[in-house]
Amino acid sequence: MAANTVTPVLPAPAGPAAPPGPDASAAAPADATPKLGLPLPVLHATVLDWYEANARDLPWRTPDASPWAVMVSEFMLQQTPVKRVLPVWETWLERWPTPADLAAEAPGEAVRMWGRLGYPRRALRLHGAAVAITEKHGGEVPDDHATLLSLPGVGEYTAAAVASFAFGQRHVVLDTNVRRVFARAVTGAEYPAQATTAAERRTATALLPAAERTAATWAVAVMELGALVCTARGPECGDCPLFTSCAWQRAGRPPYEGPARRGQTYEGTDRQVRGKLLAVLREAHDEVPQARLDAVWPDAVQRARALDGLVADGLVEPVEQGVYRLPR
DNA sequence: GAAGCGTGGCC
DNA sequence: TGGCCAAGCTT
Repeated sequence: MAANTVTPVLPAPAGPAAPPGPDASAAAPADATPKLGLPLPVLHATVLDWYEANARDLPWRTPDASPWAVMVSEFMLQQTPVKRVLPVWETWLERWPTPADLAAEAPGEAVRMWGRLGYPRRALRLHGAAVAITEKHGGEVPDDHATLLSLPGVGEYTAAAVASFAFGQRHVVLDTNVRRVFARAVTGAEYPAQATTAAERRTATALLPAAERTAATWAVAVMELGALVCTARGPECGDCPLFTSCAWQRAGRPPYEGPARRGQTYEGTDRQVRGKLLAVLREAHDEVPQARLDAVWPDAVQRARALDGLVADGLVEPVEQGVYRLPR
């Protein structure tokens, strides 16, 4: 299975705290990555071999996964762990195997099927994407980045991911995993900046293999490395194929220094109230009287604000005075 | 560019 | 325990 044609030649292990002096990159061969010090072909082979041996067996990665199946997985995986996505993805594709199947349904059905995955606007956007694909793209998931980007809920990352994973194209796929791997291995920082920077994009572009299919596998392989080994907390550096060349490791794993990363408060927020309101509407299979919604939160002002927000977002539909339902 | 947007698991 | 984090997008 692991057709190892290239034996990675890693640089001699440096001391644990060897500072990457400015001369390190200057002395490196022209095709070596700054600080990482590995020739690109060696870097690629190292990560691709690791991926071949360690990749998870995820259903949207099988050869028979349709572009639509890949797109659904990408929507669901936005800010959501794989483990929680798996069962919903299965039932979703059983019920709506093609974009047209979903497009034929009421948007509220998508919101209901979304269950407790979180960020239910994604369900609405996925439904909207299915409608657009059905009405404007012949029912086929577009295979080019720009068209993908025009779909609701599809941003830079998702467009690149679908083009790469579903169609085998060469794109910079920059998600939180990839950003962290590069921050550590290349830049020597424990965490990337809060927002994606032009420098990160340049790094990712410079490291992308030239060959289309190789680039596509590289993209998913780096993501997988970030998800399984180079994790945000408690990275398993002993299992990392880049251990000896990683800039962060070679610098002695200095702690993160940047501005405090924004925490997500939840308890007592409108977000929590929206979640409780929508849960009632999801579980009811029909219209819901105001009283049932009033029961979920004591603060009437905040409750009304949350409900208004849901209506404004199209997640909830007012039927008549004091009666609500998921959108049809 | 920052803020808002769900939910659950982990250390 | 509770802050932090999880394959982002939109406004």
